[in-house]
Amino acid sequence: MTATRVLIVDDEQLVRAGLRMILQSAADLEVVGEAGDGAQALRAVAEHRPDVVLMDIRMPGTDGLTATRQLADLANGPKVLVLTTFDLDDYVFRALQAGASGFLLKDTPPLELLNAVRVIAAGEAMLAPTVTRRLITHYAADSRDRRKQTALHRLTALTDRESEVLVAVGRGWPNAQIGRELYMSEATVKAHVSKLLEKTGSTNRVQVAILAHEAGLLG
Amino acid sequence: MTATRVLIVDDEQLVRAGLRMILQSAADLEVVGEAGDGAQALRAVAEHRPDVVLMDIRMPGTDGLTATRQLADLANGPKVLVLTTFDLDDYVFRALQAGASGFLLKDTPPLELLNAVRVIAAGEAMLAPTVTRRLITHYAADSRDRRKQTALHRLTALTDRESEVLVAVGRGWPNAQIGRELYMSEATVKAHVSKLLEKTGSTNRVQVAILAHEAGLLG
DNA sequence: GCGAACCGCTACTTTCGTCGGGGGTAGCCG
DNA sequence: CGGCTACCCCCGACGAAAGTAGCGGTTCGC
Repeated sequence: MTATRVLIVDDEQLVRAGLRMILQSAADLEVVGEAGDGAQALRAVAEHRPDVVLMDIRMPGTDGLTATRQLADLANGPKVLVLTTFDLDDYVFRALQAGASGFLLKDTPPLELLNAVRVIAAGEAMLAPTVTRRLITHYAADSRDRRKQTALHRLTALTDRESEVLVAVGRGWPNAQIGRELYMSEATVKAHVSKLLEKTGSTNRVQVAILAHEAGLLG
Repeated sequence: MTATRVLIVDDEQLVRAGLRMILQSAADLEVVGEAGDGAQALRAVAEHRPDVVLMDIRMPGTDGLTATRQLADLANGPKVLVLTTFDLDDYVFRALQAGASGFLLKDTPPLELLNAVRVIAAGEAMLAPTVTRRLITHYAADSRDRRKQTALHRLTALTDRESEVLVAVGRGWPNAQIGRELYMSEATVKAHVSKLLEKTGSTNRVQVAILAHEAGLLG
């Protein structure tokens, strides 16, 4: 499997450097370029053909939302992961409408960011927990609408059984113990863990456990 | 291996119940009794012969420090893990002088508490990170004194290489990648991970990774 | 020089994670 | 209605990764 190509777009040099450091810690991700505003981002995309663009919203010149919209219009364009300091409602909805595949805050833990990039590169969507909660509230009014439900479902959504296994993995339990506690065979536990790996974009249970903790599922 | 027997000493019913819940999640630990003050604790120890006593300091009647001192005087007495809300210097030093094997704050994450109980049952010592830092500061004045250094060393003390591996495990890296990044064979990585398991009282790398995060070693 | 601690390694056992598949339920459609 | 599709939950088997046990080599203080 060849590495996922990532372009970093942010007006602050320091932020770009920090993101680059984080991304470089992952062997399966490659930073192919940086840009300081939306216009530069479009040129950089044409030049470097990234799979994923990490996009800041607030930037001088062409802002991130405009750039995201333009990238979304491209045939075979990159996925866009919006990364911003504030989770204002306005930003979230406009970013998603502009075609972003994900929305994370800048205080997101590094590992979660890496997972988000992987998930998005795989064609799925990824939102920050607070953003997800807001989306749910937003959709709550017409929660009977099945299309919107399933759309939400594809974002994070673990099944009941998967959630139980997630917590158990987060406690550091081995599969055999999880099986005993949840009344299923070890083989089934493994199947659920595999699903969790796939859905979270992780490559092993350690990363899943850490995500569980960062999501506040455990003490 | 037979289960480690634990006695819970705290004047608040709710706290005792919470601790009991946490301890019961571990198959290798067994809560053999509870006590509401120091005097009850002594009687309960005589009756139930616990391996480890979880001891609150502030209690009506006989306080935790006094009880700890009395338990430490017993031949073949239990190890005492002091558990308190405040990490006042005074408490820490007096508790350790009284013969406590460990000192944790009540906001310690459950998993870390479990590890602390295991480590202490094994005859080692375990302090909360903030307490450790204070101890180091305390000893810093005469840091050339080797005896005190090694004494400190036996408490938490990971070697340089182990610390590097710990961080890598905390990132969720597989052993092969850790080996490449740190220039050692995968076999050596495993040896270091085994040492980490032993020193932290964990049974697998997931728990170690979580501890690394809770200790603030990673984002 | 001897013991203690650290680092590194090989060889072996145990646990993980993947692959493929069976059985059940619910919606969709001709 | 049957047949199709899409999940979800469950399982056995097998290669891959993790973890254990044990052994050389080095350094450093006694």
